[in-house]
Amino acid sequence: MANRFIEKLKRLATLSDDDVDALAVATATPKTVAARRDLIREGDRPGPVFVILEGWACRYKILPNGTRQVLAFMMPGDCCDLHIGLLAEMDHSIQTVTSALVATIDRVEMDAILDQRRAVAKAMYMSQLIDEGTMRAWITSMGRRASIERVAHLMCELYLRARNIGLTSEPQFALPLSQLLLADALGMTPVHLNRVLKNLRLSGAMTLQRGSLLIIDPGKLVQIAGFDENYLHRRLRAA
Amino acid sequence: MANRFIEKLKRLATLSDDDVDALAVATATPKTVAARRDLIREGDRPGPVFVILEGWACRYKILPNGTRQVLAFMMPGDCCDLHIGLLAEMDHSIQTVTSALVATIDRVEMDAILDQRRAVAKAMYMSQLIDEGTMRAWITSMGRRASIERVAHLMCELYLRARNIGLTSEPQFALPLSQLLLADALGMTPVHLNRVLKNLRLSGAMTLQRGSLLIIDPGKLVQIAGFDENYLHRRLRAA
DNA sequence: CGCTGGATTGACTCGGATCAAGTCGAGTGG
DNA sequence: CCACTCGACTTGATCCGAGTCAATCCAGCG
Repeated sequence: MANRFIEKLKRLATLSDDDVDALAVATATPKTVAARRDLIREGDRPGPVFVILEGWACRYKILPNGTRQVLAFMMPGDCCDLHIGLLAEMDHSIQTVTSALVATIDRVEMDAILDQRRAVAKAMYMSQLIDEGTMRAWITSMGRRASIERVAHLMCELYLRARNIGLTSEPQFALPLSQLLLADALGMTPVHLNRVLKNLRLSGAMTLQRGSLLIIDPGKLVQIAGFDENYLHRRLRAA
Repeated sequence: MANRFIEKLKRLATLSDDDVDALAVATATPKTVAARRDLIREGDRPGPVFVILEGWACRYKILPNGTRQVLAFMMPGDCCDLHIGLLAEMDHSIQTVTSALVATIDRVEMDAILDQRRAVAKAMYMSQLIDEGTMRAWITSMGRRASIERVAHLMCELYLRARNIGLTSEPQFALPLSQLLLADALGMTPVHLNRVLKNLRLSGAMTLQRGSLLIIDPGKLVQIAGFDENYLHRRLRAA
């Protein structure tokens, strides 16, 4: 199977064969990690950059009162901050959601790649900018969108991201996220999320069942969400 | 007056005299911008990197229904994304809050600095990582903190950031943010924010009046907020 | 087959939004 | 110097979306 990280970067910049080779070498020895394993925890000293090649992961924080906030979902091809090694300690944790194939790129190798391979560096920086845009979209959702809008918005985002990387081309795709996890990402209770999902099902926009998202009426879902995909930056800047 | 951008970067990495000179040249011709002026709008093609030398600004998004979500506050020394020029269009807007002194660094010059001045690049990347950590803290606040906790948390953050850059050393400092602006940042209504501020005043933790934040009982404020400053990454990584 | 963890539903409560009046303070101009 | 205005702040009354608590329900599985 193709390396999803490389595929993703190729979509963001024109990479030479050498660039691709270098990336292939850097991610040549990924490890399989079981579901629900922390890759790194808040407070840990950052180590290598993590790259998710297969499976799902999430960033999260635990609050003093024990509640959890999921900060981002990582799907195949996603990686964590490039310069993470500059910081003294992590301000959040990263955990696998499903079992996953995870490559690591140590700091020295990462710096060398960013230094010597301009096209790769460009693609990686774009990827990071898109992740930041996604965080801003999440802040906006949490702050100003009603719960049904928030849920619809996240589903639009996940669907588009999955489609971008070729995880699906159907209106249906595998979304192995429990309602509990989604609730922690959306800042609501699992009970309420369940009711919202029911509403979305009844409205004929989408259904999320048994780990599979089926978008029935894309127009309606987008309209409910007030979704504008510009923050995913799929249109690239002309050269 | 010292250049607050340079001062900030010096706190994040050891800069040579040459580095400082280069930064001074890059920010040598700042412009004064009146309060409430957009520096750039969502949908615009990104231009140069903005650096706030004096005054306050904010990032924000406007939703389809007309409401506004403030995404971040920028204070003296802060700048926007280094690689912003890679994207085709902005996913948010940036506006001055007060009248401000704003320098711009064009893309070519920025790339040259990042390329040739490793220490400066390091400091800038750290600064960007801290901004990302701040976004994650905001997501966490919006998702999982009650309104009084959220307000207290933001006040802790702004106070610490202001203190970091020497805007204040007193428990009191100038915070020229209207309740309306703060409400848009905190994802609540101005009416409710007003009541929360009253509660905080009555509880003896802090008062925010006439553009000035006075922290009366720091311990109590931190306790209300459940504030953990680790995300501001003030402890730097040992070399 | 019973166990277990997620999903679902109902009843009730409450935090924060909404709607609607003021109040206060800094300018502005007569 | 005072009336006028305008924007920001404050307060009260009421409503509703989402949380809480507590039962099930259900599918996968040892």
